[in-house]
Amino acid sequence: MNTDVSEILKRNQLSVTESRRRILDLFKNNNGALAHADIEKHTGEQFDRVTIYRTLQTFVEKGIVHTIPTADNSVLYALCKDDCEPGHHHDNHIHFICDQCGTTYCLDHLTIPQVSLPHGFRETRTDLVVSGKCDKCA
Amino acid sequence: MNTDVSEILKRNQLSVTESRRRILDLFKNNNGALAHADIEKHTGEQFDRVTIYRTLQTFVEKGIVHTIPTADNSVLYALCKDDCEPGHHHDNHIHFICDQCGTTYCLDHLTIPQVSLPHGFRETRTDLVVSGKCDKCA
DNA sequence: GTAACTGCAAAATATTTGCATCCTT
DNA sequence: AAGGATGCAAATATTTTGCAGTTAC
Repeated sequence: MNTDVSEILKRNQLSVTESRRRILDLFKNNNGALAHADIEKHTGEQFDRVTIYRTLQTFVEKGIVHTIPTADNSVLYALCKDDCEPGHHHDNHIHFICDQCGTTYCLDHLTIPQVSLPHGFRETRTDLVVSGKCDKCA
Repeated sequence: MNTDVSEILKRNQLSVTESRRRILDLFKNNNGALAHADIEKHTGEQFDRVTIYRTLQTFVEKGIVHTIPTADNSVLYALCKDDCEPGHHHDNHIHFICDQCGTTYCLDHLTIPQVSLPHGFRETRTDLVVSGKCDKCA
């Protein structure tokens, strides 16, 4: 599992450091999204706040994780699917955010329907975020 | 036009003050979304930053404007359609954000397709945000 | 006149940057 | 050994809160 995580880092030309392994592990063991604060908490404040910012930013740049736009404009991160590349994300799945427990689900199996835009508009990215109550909270 | 705006405020049990009229006017004359900074700029720094925060918050609570989740997690606000009520928004239209010029369009005529969620999940709000280049920038 | 709204000051949060030190390769 | 990554300090930026003065009704 750690190997797994290290692989991902190496594949992206990133040196394998503890913070990166730990944070990436978190995402792996969490089929959902994490906020900066979640990461701080789950790593037991082991890493500097700044390190987490920089790690997340690096991961986003490399296409390892992506941000999720939320209705309350908090910043969430989630693991990318395999077909993401640096600078080019393909996370066309739907995100579900539970208003009650705050958990964010990546609904990988649901794909975002094609949107027919007005003439002249070119799409590069589409986000579909559903809010409500999840099965545990409903 | 000002009457128009005042009407909306009265209908929502808000006293008609200059800041509220000016800010609501901005939205009326701008079929797009505005960020906090846009409002500051367009009102010529006439109003305190805090007043703008509070005005926007009030508008959101009353269902006059709604926030738009964006891929870069900046905070955007746009006018609600008529069928919005306090605490219950129905802005099921698609938003388009131009990466180039930064303009946000409310594509009112396009409605968000129904999403069939996993068993037990209940939807209360859905946001569909498309990013790319608008017709002017493409 | 009273309740609601605004502006100012300041606190609380969140994010970014510079730099010296430490770790990975 | 060299380059990159981290931690700390501090600079910025963003948002919230308290309170006194002002305005709308």
